[in-house]
Amino acid sequence: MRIATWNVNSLRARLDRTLGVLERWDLDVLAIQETKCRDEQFPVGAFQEAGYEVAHTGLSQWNGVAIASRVGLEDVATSFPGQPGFAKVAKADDDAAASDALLEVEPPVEARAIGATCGGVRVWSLYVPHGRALGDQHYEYKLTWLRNLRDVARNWAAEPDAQVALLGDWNVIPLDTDVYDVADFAGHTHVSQPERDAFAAFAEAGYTEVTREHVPAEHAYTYWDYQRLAFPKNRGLRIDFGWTTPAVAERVRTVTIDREERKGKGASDHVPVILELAD
DNA sequence: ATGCCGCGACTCTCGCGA
Repeated sequence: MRIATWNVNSLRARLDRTLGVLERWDLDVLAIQETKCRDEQFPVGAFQEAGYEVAHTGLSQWNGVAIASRVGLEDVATSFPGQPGFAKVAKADDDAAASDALLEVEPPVEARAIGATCGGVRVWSLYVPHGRALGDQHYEYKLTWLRNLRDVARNWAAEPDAQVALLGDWNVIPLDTDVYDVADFAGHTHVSQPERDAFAAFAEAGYTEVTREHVPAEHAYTYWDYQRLAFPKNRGLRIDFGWTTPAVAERVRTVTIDREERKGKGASDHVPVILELAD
């Protein structure tokens, strides 16, 4: 079985490239992030014509995650238990906005996680919050989001033979060698110790990050910014990963970062990461 | 060539992203 994860940065703008990736890699399952569309805008028909079932959650032009599968798509969950929501909290000196915020009991849960059972594997497509800036409300949201996911993922891994794969855009740079120049990120998100700790905590929950296990090379990037010729200069980041339970990890034969997909007109800023699993 | 940011929308500018 071949499973991949890819942040497409707008599915509608990259539908042809997405269908091309499915065909080129002969994928059984694709976990998609940043579809940037609502459910009713999702091009379901194009996936069906290609032989895939699809599950999607998208609430607005932001976020949006999906799973496409040709090996079954069962027990779809459009969020994980305990997934926190996000809404900017108004400053105390803004009376009108502050009273509005008080009326909002629970901030809305964003479309950043979808799970489905595909060919016996519980697959999650995850788009971890960016964080925006150290100390920002969004940064605290990011840490809570990761902690809550880790807590529930520990339960999913309780059965010794549980087959769970947490795939996606983690928005964390775990190692200094996962970025072209870590000094450029000093004081910014993605490299802070709390973020790195929150990422590494999945190991304590019984998971293995299989993409590094199979692609241990330094500076093996999965993302290059659109700006400042980042790709031609190979100034990238490694932020797309797959944490799996042992029963999945032992099945992984190869992992490939599809660097070619970043080339040419109309590329996403992320590239697919493909996992080949033994039957 | 891999080339100077791209996408979506309450579009003619802004929010968001890493």
